[in-house]
Amino acid sequence: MPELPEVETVRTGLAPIMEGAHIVAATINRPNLRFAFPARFCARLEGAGIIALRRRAKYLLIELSTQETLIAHLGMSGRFSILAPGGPLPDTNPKHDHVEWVLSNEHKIVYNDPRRFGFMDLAANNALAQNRFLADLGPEPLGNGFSGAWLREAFTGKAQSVKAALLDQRIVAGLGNIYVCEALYCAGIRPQTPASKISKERLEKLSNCVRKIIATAITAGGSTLRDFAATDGALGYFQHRFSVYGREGEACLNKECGETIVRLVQSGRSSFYCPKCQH
DNA sequence: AGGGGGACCTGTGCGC
DNA sequence: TGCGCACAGGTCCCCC
Repeated sequence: MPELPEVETVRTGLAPIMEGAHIVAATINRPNLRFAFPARFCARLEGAGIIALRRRAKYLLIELSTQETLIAHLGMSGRFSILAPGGPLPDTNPKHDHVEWVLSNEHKIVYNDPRRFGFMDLAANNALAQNRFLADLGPEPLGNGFSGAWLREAFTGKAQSVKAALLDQRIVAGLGNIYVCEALYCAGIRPQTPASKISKERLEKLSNCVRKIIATAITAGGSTLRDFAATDGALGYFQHRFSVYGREGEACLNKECGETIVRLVQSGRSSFYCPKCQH
């Protein structure tokens, strides 16, 4: 489910409820998600004040008053819900509720994750950059470090396909399968193209497309979040129209094109592209 | 050392 | 209706 824009949507949904509150009680309903919870996980959270919610790539970062930061990744199917006192319950299956936090403002935060590909960690604030999940991440797509010039440097000598290279979190942090497909359509580049064989001009265009796609998706998530949260408190899902992702066999959206969107499998994952508009 | 493929999980939707 | 299979928005880790 979550790529960078979805995690950002979750962050903006949780922040007004969580920031400034304390964690009164923390519960885990199993010893692990994808990985084991860190030692004394609940004890280290209980009593902590929540200073700020941030995001790095697809990671949600919750800065605590204890000089530690909680690092959370939603994997493929992770969802956070806000339960207001007397409010509606989330539509997620409660048997996959793995983590629960009761806040000082009487709201409850529940983490639900059927596939358990998500994970959580705790790191000292002054060692956050060295955390094993965060240390090797590349630039944020909307940050200053990401540009056509950066892609050129990162792609030099890469025999890998541009699809695989853009999914590499060390090259650009936060893109997933959907937005890579969308960005490559925007840039008119086929996903199979070896990364090193793309011209400077096209890499400039590609970097602009990545920024545009991500920025647009964040805006869409932010605008529909309130409606969704109002009904059941679950954050992170939103309907977003994609140009190629999931559109195999449908018409290319470029009116003058007339071609049909194709799906191919690259290293076990689906890529969608227009064979006429992308080369 | 870079890169491909398997492993980790459950749920859903489809064809037979 | 039931069964088996393919597939799902991610990441780590092993092996070549």
